[in-house]
Amino acid sequence: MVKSASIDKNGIRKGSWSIEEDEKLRVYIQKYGHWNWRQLPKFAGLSRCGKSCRLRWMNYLRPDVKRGNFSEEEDNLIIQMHEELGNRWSIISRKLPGRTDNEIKNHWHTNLSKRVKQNQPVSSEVMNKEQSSESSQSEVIQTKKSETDSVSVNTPSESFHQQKNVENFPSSQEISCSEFSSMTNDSVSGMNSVAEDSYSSMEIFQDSGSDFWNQPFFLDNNYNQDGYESLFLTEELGYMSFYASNYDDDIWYKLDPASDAGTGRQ
DNA sequence: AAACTTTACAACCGCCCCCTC
DNA sequence: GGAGGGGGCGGTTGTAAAGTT
Repeated sequence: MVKSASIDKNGIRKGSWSIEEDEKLRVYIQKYGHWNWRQLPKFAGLSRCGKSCRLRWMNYLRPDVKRGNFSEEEDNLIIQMHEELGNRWSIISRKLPGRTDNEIKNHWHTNLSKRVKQNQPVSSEVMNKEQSSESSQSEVIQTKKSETDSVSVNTPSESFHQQKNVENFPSSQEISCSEFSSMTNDSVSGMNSVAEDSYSSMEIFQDSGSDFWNQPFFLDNNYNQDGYESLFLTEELGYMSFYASNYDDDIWYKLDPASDAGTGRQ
């Protein structure tokens, strides 16, 4: 079902992902977010191209990805939206929480398109919706626009805060705004459960000798603890230090990993 | 049981858009 | 305004699994 793994002339792995690769990518993104897909595999210790990492995360590893069969309700919604929007899989997927565009696209090609071709009645629910679709045409157009507008993951206020935070880093090692802004909410959602063992998983990384310990990073917002809106990891005097900020006071606090998270305020 | 066909879906590829410089 | 880089999207491919003959 998956493409067999291979290595191209540049030493980049292709094809199916191993459990080890999945774990590396998952742990890395849960700790640091996807700040730059192209650079990410290098720091995560993966011999993959950035695009491949992104795809794997988005379609498979993301904690909120729902797996399993599509419900009748989901099928109906896909069919209805495909009728309205065409092959706009990414927009359709936003109406189906936990479903990826790729999954929906595959499901369409393997199941739903045939069903539609056969002109098989889908369900009374969809028929009713279709009957009322004429009257809601303007609503559909509105929806399209709002969805397009919502494609940008960072809200203006978020971008503003992020930019402000970048300007106020306690370290001279800075990261560009574009890199920062690429940490999307996608990487944030549904990860709180992982945050709890944040420190214990750090030990694993230290053992693996991974090179991303030499770099400063932002942490995903889902690691917020005690109301911190952003976290920042840097190397300071030979030690890894966490800085946190909340949007209200725009001040960076130093966190002490030795004590309970969030209690090491400056 | 073996050979062949179909299905399902993970993954790749190329293009396009947006942002930054 | 244009070039370059990065990310997102949709089309397509490859192949294991399931089904059929």
